[in-house]
Amino acid sequence: MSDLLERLRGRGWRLTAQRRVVAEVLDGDHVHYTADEVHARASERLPEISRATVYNTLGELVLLGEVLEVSTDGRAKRYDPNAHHDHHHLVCSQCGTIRDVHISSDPLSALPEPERFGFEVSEVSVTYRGTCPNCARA
Amino acid sequence: MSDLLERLRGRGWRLTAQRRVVAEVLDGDHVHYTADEVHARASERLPEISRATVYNTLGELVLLGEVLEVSTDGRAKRYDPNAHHDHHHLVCSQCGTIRDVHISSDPLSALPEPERFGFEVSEVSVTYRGTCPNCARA
DNA sequence: TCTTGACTTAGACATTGTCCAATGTAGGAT
DNA sequence: ATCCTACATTGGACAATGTCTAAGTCAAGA
Repeated sequence: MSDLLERLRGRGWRLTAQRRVVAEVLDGDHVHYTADEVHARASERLPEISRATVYNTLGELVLLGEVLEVSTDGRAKRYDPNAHHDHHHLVCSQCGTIRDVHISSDPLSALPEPERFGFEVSEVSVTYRGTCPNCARA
Repeated sequence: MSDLLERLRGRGWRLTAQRRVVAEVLDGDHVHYTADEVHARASERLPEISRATVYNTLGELVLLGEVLEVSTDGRAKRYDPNAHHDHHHLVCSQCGTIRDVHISSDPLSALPEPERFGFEVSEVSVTYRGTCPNCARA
């Protein structure tokens, strides 16, 4: 069993076939799926799983902090299982694909004190947009 | 007439009552409205304006680079008339307030070539999240 | 094994945005 | 000033994404 499922069970999650399948789909890759993509992939293993359950489960995983919700420009939200590592995102403007990337400097230090307007800044996210190799070819 | 309308006319925009009203709504305030909010405000001055026209006009303004589309976490997109100054956003996690901020280094240079995965990167946005002075006091 | 409350389901509904064919009109041409 | 016509607008259907509910199902503790 994956670390993810292990942790969830440790938190008293009732472990159903549906939740297991959703967690397994997420646990796999560096590319992030939309809720419907997760549903499609989950359905391959568990054909009768419903959309509502996928949405519910994703929402719970986000609340538990096991998964990050990444929303880009009015498109469907995507779910990033890599919540425990500090990273940023590279988004294809055309197809919406998202990859995790790691950057070489801390963007927090680029925000001078007078530009903080008294905010207590706790988090920063950097989103790079462009065209992925796939869309560039087309 | 506002600078905005002036520029648009200079670009050969056909100046209709509807477009004028949409531009005026955007130009007037420092709050960033959703498309429906723009529509509601435009309707006060021009009751028969349609939703489609508001969406069309906003889309054109974005394409022309006169207005920025800001999408916040799966909710309706908001339109930011301050498109001519390169800036990023400082968001209060509690009340949702958004401020424009200017940063001191180019985050593009922080993304090494091997982390670009063949993407042609064209744009980068940085979002700082934290607590605004107002919410911190409460 | 039994019970129970949490989980799942199907589908209706909500929100936001897009598309289209029919109609109207801004602004150049006459 | 009036006419043309390409461009703009309209309303409503449609699409994509997400939320909610009532009824049925099941995991797991007693």
